[in-house]
Amino acid sequence: MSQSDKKVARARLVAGAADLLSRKGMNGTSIRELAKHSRAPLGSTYHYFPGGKQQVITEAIQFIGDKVSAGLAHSLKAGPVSGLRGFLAIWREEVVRSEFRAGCPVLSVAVEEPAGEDEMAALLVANAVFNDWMHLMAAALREEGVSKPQAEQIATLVVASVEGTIALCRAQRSVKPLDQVSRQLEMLIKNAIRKD
Amino acid sequence: MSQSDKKVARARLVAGAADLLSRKGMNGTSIRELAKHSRAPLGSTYHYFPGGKQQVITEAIQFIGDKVSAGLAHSLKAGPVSGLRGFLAIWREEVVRSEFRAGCPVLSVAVEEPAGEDEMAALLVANAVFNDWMHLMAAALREEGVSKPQAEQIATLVVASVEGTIALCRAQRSVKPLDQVSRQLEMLIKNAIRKD
DNA sequence: GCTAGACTATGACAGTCGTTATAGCAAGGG
DNA sequence: CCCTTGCTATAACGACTGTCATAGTCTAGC
Repeated sequence: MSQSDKKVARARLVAGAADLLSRKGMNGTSIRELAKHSRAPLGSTYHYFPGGKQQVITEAIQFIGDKVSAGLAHSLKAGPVSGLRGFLAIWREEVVRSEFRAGCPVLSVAVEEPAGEDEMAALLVANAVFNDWMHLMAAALREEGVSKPQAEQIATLVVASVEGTIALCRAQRSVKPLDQVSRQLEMLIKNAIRKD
Repeated sequence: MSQSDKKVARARLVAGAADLLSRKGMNGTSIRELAKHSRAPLGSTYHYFPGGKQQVITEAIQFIGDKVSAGLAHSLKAGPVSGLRGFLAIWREEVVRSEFRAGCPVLSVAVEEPAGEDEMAALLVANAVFNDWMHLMAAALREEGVSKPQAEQIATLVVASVEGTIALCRAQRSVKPLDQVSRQLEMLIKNAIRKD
């Protein structure tokens, strides 16, 4: 076993945690199931993550947050509307690929109460991820001449509505909400930019 | 013990389930804790709800759905903007009152995977609740002359973004997102109505 | 080849979970 | 008065949870 295999095993656990999290939420995801799902021994989980469950979850949130941030930043280089489309496309694909079984792992953590100091850590990271996405979008809007308060409000609306829409799609077992919200958000952004 | 007390005990269980659900989600809510929280004996839970956990949860979702629908319908009588404000006020109060510990119980169910046929029932009810809210808002918009597709898109955006914003507020431990989204949604609705 | 250290396999711990069964209680109708 | 009926108290069931300890295996560097 090469050294890279070890890191691969660890990374598989983080990615697997994000996947499980997006489907079953925090309390619904067990370490044993995560190990099985990631084809890793149960003991290895506590070897790689001495902080236990909360560490795995925290890293998984951070992992997905960074991944989506990268994709969002990339599509934002062609402007806010392109960024919105990229952002929506990421989640649309995730929802469709999982047949409406997976949502956003960050949201799934944000809706469960932090029991102790440790679970609070996961919530703080989730908050940081949301803020990261919002700041990326807000900055792109500002570059188009949108005022600071306007840009912040729109960025918040975009992130919040996308998160909510993903949940709606799961309940409805349809991507229709995502497409409807997409239209409205696109119009709203175009309007905000036009009168710069 | 009068007969009304019995019904009160049952109703307290449903309301307690909604409360626990909004804080800890579906998997995080146990029947034992629900009984304790509702000051009811554990045995009574299965007496009143022979369908077990899923029945309690399903009824709790329905209960909160109807309650919010009533409030929404009431404020919608003064127009879509008033309806939006009422809708937001309901959730804003809930978030503040719980010190950012409670969210929307319907959302908390919508983000957890239905394990079997029984948990699917709760998801179906959650979907019905969301649809109910959307239809109420869409109908009010149509009465103001907004076209059907526009009205549906805006109604979806409103429900989705409010759900997402509640989660954002919990993560951020602040009502700022709710206020920001409020401004944007209000402007959007006013714009849609003006050009009727 | 051998030893130090990283990883794995196994099993156990103390809880909690949903759910059920059974025995006991109070009250209302005959 | 009894006795049926609706509710409660208590205990238990098997399965699962997060976590840890220990013994074993494997590999990288000397």
